[in-house]
Amino acid sequence: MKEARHPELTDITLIEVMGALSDPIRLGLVRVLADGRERGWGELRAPVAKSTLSHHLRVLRDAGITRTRQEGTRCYVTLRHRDLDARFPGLLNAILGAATSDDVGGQISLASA
Amino acid sequence: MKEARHPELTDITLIEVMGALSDPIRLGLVRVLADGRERGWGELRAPVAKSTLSHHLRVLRDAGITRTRQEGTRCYVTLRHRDLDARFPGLLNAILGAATSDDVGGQISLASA
DNA sequence: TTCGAAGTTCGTGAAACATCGAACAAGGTA
DNA sequence: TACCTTGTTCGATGTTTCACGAACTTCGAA
Repeated sequence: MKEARHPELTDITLIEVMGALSDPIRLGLVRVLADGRERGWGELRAPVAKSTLSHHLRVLRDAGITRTRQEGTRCYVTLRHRDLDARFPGLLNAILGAATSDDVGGQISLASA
Repeated sequence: MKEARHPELTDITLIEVMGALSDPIRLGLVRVLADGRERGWGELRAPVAKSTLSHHLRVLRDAGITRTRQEGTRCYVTLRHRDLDARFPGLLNAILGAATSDDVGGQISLASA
């Protein structure tokens, strides 16, 4: 496992963010992370194969939406809420609000830890 | 030219809106329409073929983002700003703000009428 | 050192998408 | 009627995306 690349604040593009958030699974993941708490990779429950989940988390990471921290063989994911707000004020909250009202990605959850 | 289908307010989905707005050309078109004024199809200038522009306008229309009115052989396009606000409060403005600050779709313009 | 767990990467296939030019349909105009 | 303008649709092409299982890499535990 190589350490993942995270774009700088200034390298975050609107198009990439919009593209990343136009998928129900990814939007669901973001909703789960919306409380600001760091979550373990394995805690995330989505109705897709492990490799597919890895793919989606990569798209989010590459878009600058999440940050992945590695600790041993485990990964922990957080939402880059502050960064996104700095880059695109109000955008994330508007999207989260819309996603919540529509329950987009409601199938994504956390392990009943 | 058959009359275009426009989704009802309740049929507008966040995923479709996000998908439609994750393309620079479409986002540029929306920016051009953001002042609320109706624009003629032929007024819209984008660096793509006519058929491609037609395609993009269709995606926007199908997503419920724009409305196309037909008059004889011409079409006129407006942004469904009010509808979108009703459906997803604050979303369109947040996206428009972000798009403007990044000049996304800056290559789209209006004919120097 | 051997094993298992955690994620990533690879190879693949199916579907979606952006793009173009050509053909088309419908309405206006000569 | 014949022609032009306007915009849509069609068919083809190349790219991207999503999805899966299998193989791989790393690290920690036994």
